[in-house]
Amino acid sequence: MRILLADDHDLLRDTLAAFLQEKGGAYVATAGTLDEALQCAKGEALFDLLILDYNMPGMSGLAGLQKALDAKVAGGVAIVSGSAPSSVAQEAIKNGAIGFLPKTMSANSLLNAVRFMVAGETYFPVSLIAAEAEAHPLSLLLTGREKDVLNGLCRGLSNKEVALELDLQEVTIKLHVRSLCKKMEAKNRTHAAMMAKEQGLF
Amino acid sequence: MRILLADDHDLLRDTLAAFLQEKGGAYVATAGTLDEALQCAKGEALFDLLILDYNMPGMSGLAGLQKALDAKVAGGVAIVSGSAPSSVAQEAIKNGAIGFLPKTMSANSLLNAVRFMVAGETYFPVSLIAAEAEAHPLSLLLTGREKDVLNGLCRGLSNKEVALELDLQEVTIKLHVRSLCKKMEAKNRTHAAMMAKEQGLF
DNA sequence: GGGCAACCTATACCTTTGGATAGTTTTTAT
DNA sequence: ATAAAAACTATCCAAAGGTATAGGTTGCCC
Repeated sequence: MRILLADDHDLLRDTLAAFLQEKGGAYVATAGTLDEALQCAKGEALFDLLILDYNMPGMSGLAGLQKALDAKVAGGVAIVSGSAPSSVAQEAIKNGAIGFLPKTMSANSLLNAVRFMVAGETYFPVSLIAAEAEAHPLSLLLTGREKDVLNGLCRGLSNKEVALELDLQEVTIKLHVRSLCKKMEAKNRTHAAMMAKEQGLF
Repeated sequence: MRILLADDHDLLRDTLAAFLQEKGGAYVATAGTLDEALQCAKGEALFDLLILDYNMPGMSGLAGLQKALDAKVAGGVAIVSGSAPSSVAQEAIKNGAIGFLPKTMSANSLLNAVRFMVAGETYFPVSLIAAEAEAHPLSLLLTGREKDVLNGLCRGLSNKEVALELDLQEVTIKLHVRSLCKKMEAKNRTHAAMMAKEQGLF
């Protein structure tokens, strides 16, 4: 197995690389940024797997994933993240990643997942599928429109601006703000926005 | 060296434990929560060092640190975190921790830091002191009072409530809100609160 | 077709914020 | 000692937000 591991957390990168080498018998190259990873791969033979940290210099969300896929430096690209919501995991798979690795998984599970992916399969953690339902109670609590409005609040927009964006009347936005605040038990728009942010929504 | 490592990220915990064992020749016990760690230490001889993840079930900020210190299960307690602002690191040291380990440090550096702490010294990463200046521009940009007020905004409080809490007049709060919004280039209180949250302040 | 929930609009009223201007006191730095 | 920055208070006005009440449309399930 030839693996290229890119993560800006040196500690995790070093220890994980050592683990994959010793317990997995893999050859592991490492990088601290996306560009460094792509650069490092140039002089090398094709890697079996490229593991990218979702939060890393150069990634800027899933744009970095696309960049890595275009560079064709590995048989497949997997995203690893400790904090990204499951929606990101799904998007990653949709955009061509062959796996998503939450940092909460055990080292042995990860090794198994890596072997699975190197064998040509796509790995998606069951934990995220199960968590999906209750991960963001807000997703279930709020109606579609309310989530649209809440999104606006999270960007600090005024009711008028949200109305313009959604092509609605300002009064309607007020209505939605009120009802979403009630549902979330928030004191006001600011409170609601903070709660949404805390829950990783948007 | 006898080390007790508590982190809910199984992946980091496993790999780091293996690293400290193999490269550092340490005996390492591990736990996934604070309570588990304290429990696990009961049947054991005194540890040289207890490493606690700042974001971990049971920690609830630095309250968990105090709990661990009171339990006297190790010669010293160190906090490890990947995201906590440097203010937390400073508070941790003030509250009795003998070290703060950012997850961005390399595995070898960490091993050195661990040895340093086991030898009875207190470790504080230079990177945080250097980064302090630009890590949270807000910390320098805003005055003390403005940060107090911003804190209130982040909890969704009204000007009146903040005034009550800080024992000031409502007009004064308005003044601070306006000036902090200007400095942060935020459109309004909600926007300012979101920006603060995004930068990990509070 | 009736019932229901989400969604949209409207009117009216009051509260909260935002913004400007002005002045005092305290703290900090040179 | 003096200047500068931070902090607090005050008034005034306009804009935005929060609350209540009422009614209309659409789409869906039974």
